[in-house]
Amino acid sequence: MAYTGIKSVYGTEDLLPEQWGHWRRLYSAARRLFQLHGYGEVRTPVLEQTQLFVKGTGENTDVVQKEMYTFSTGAASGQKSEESIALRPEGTPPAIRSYLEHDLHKKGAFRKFYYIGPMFRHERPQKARLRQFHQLGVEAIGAASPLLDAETILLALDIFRQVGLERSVLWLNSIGCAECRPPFRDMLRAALAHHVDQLCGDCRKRMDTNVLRVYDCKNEGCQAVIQQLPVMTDYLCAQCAEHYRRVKQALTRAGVQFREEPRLVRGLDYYTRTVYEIKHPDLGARSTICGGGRYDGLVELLGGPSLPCVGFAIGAEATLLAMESELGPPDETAPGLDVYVVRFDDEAAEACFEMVEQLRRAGVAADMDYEGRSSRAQMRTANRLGASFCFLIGARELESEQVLIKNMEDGKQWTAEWQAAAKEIACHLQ
RNA sequence: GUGACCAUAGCUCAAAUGGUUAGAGCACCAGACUGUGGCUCUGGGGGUUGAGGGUUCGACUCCCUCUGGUCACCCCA
Repeated sequence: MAYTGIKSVYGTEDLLPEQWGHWRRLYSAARRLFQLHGYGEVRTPVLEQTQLFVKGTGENTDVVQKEMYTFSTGAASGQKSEESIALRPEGTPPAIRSYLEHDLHKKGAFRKFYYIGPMFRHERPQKARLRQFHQLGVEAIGAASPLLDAETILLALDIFRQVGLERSVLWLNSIGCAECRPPFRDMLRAALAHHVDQLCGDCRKRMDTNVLRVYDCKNEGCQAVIQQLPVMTDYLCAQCAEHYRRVKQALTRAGVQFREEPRLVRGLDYYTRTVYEIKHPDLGARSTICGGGRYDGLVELLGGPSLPCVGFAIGAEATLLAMESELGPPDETAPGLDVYVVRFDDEAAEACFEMVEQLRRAGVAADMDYEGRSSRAQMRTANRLGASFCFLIGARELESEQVLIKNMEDGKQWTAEWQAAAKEIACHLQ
């Protein structure tokens, strides 16, 4: 409370060294599994041209209309032409852009990408939703096989299982394609028109902007209407229906439990056919820890050839909350110290410094006191840092050119020759 | 963008319907153990009660404004 200086920006947060436990676990499990499934990492800039998201994410989505951080280069940076730049609100358009910009479709169309990094959306922060948040995502570009949809789903579920989440559940749906969805949408709109008076204001707007989202409304009056409404899966074209059937079949064969949720829709414009969410029951209002699906029109929309595409994004912050709920708080692991070098007398400071360097050169994680604290205090620090050994150095050791070594676990002590001490302990630690 | 709620030590929380010097646990520091950690005991530092104003003899407590934050809505990972 005392701190009145400059604070972190609203909706952003720091991650301190002692808070990394679950993050590390999630990131390393994800990287291992991405690699195991044949996905290669693509790192794209945090900054993109605003147009990329206007076209890719969708001009009439809330993400683009009211949540995107944009600014204009120009006078300030002394450029001749101004361009509008955005902090990326999601990872899919940049990944596709990168794919196209490097002409990867000409080097054999099919590619599997993954990305990990911060995303930005200007909205009011709340649980599991920050203005700077982090996503881990994949994009499989260039194949329409339903088996590929299944692969991404299995991959996401694998990651959650690997990090210890056992209660996550998969919701699955198909929202059709450019052929079968528009007629269905019209039909839905017509059906809703009979019940306008029972709908909330939001839903009346949705009728014009994005009818399918009416399904998502939490208003009770709307829900009563919604339950009577027809459902996309009953009106899929033959190809989409077959595709959906094969996705489900592949999942079932893989032993995956899922919940068919015909009223599951997605907020971004580019989705086609398969859509899915993985939810965690402990999270409350925003329980989705992974959202994904197929977007067969996106590559073309961004100026590339007509290539189908499927992928997902895992929300890191939400997943971390789920992990805390299922696994408890992360271990506050110290940075793994092998040896703490303790100084008995001030005259030994330089010698201690030398020894620390010797240890580090021998590959031993070593540290010492720089605050001029008492030997007792240094020992306490060694203990708190979890050092396996202490090197104790004072006037006597300087005199005899030896080092007193203490095993911090059993308390046993012995002396070693100054020159050999670092190597001796390096062997000990192996 | 809309709404509700919260703000006391580094952390988690106390302080009866307004009443004297705002407390405790943990953490931190030190001593007991003058060249040795953990356990124990003893002591210590640390607060303009988020900021500003108001009501009152008297405000952590009531009222207003501001700031910061939390949760929910819209939307979304």
